[in-house]
Amino acid sequence: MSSPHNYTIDEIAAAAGVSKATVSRVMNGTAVVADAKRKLVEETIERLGYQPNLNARKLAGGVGRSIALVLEESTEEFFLNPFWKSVVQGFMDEAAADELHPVLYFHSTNQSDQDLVNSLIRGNYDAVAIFGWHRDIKILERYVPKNMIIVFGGNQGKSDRFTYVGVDNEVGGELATQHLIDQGCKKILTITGDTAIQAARERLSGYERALKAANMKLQPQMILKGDFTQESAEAALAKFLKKGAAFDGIFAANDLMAVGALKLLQAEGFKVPNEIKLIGFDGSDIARKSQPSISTVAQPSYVLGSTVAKNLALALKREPITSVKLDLHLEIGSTTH
Amino acid sequence: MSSPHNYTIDEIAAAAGVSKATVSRVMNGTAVVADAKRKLVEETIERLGYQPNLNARKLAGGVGRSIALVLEESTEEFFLNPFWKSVVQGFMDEAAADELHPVLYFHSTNQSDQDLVNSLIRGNYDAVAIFGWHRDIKILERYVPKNMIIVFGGNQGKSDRFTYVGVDNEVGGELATQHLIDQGCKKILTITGDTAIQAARERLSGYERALKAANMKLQPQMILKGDFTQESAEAALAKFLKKGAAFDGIFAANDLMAVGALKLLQAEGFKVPNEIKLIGFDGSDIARKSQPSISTVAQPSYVLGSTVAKNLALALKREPITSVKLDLHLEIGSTTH
DNA sequence: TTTCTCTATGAAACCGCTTTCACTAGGATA
DNA sequence: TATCCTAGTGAAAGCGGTTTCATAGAGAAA
Repeated sequence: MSSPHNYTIDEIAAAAGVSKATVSRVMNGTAVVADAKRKLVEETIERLGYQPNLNARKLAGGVGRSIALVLEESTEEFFLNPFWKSVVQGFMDEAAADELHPVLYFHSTNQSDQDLVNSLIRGNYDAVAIFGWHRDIKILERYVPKNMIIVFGGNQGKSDRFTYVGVDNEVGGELATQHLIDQGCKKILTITGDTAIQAARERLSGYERALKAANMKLQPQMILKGDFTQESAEAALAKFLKKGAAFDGIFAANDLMAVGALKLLQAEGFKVPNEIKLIGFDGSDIARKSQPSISTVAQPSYVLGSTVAKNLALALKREPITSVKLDLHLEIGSTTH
Repeated sequence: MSSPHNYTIDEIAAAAGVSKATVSRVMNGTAVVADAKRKLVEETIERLGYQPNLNARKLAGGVGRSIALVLEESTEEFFLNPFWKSVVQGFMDEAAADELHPVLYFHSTNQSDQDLVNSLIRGNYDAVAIFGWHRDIKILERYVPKNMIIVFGGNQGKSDRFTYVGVDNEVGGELATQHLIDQGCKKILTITGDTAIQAARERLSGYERALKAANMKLQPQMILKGDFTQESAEAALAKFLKKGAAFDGIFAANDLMAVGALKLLQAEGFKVPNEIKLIGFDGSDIARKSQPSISTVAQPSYVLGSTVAKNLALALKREPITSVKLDLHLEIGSTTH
């Protein structure tokens, strides 16, 4: 009704009978203000429902509390891959706990990097988390203002500008493959993720390392190329099956592809896990809820999200943060024993 | 490497040998600038990779291009309900086409309204779309600055401040119920959504109107209270089944609840659609992919999202916008014939 | 040629906040 | 009592844009 009036700091100052400097100090706690005046100011702010203008605040060099979770992923993929659900929840919960204002930003791969930098980094957000970034990190180092806070979700190469929160994908790949070996598999396939992505390469290395450690020979034709989608896994495996080569174990580089593989195996009449054992990667709901449930290397996806948010919060408080690798663990379902 | 320098409008002006007023005019096209100078300025901007500071721009009264899609929904629900997927995609696609910078903002129902207003409206976004809002619209009218652009997704009561893009839920409810009647149903149940939400009430009205039009009597015990979740539908229906009352048709106020109902019916040994016919509301993937596929009143969810984004884009260009009701249509699956 | 319009442009005010800097007054120190 | 701190405060200078306003100069009208 009454078109809401936006009070300014000057009006608050006038109403409380102090200078705007004092009001600012009270709001930000940046300097000592006499008790009586502090109370008076706080009361005035409360009474008038004053909300400082964020643009003015940031322009003047103050810090805000808005953060963004950037997903380098199409919305299509985002909804398909249950991994994101936990990440987002972890992120949002932690951000709320730290009284930050988080938003989700989709930066699809066909947008330019400049786009990202422009809309996120120049002005709108005080800190951003980036997940799924697999382009050259130098791009960001070049364009991003030095005071900008960025934390990556997922492993990134060394950078002295940015930190990340990730997992040890190679250890994970090894864990998965070793588990198959332990269960008696002799001829183990792997379906890789998009090898443009570092995580995919690392998981593959883990696979190779486990085979080597077990003195099993590494055969190129046992490495099937997927791209983290269910279809890619089905296609790759179908192609392999046509060759009629023998195998008794599959390590899929994520759960979605494991589901694809499982479906195809069942359709083709293979007995899982009796004839073929199968393990995925992510520890997502779809692995757990699949019939039969799929063994998987569980990523602490919720914790991944929340840790990233926590680090942003710390960084905003000017506390130092460092890169972290979270632990992975096996989650044994019905496809490996 | 070279810590990126953020050029200011002054530096650009100096480099081009013009005043900052001219640079501003070139960027915004707000006044005529001589061709030679315009070219020179554009070139300088390009060459130096200048990006205007958004905070300064907005503070000075300029308009930005950042918009937010606010979901009054927990992230949990968000991922569960496939309706959101299409809405978000439509919104993002259209926003990209209009060169806007969209983000997703979750405003869970346990946050205060002030929170929403503060973080979204004071400064950060130039226009926002709000979906799932079912609190008093007056709250927003009171706090939101008058120049703020808001478009609601889903029907809102009359407001001369805000517009919405919705569907005619009552017609939809009528359509669904009428379809059941056409298929020969005599005793039709409905499972309502959370009646705190206007859409739920309207769909219920549609149900009532269809019965009345067919001279069928309206029985209170045939109206089961759900809250749009799958569990709520199962619970409500289970309770009803215990009574042993006869029925031959169910109109669930959304697809998720229809799925819940279907599962329970199948588990209890009812034949769908032979003994019981079932129809949902939303036209979502889960209805389509369900076994058997569920008949539904299709909401144009993608178009809903894109239309809202389009309206925001128009409003940002100072073009007038009005509320819209999009068309609904029946999508007949295997649960009604 | 002289006067009158415009058109293109720059100077300066302003948006609302933070922060530096200078200053006052009261308490501690000598 | 005279001097020195120190805590508390306000005035004013930015932050980087947009927009108003005044003006110079070119072309049209007289």
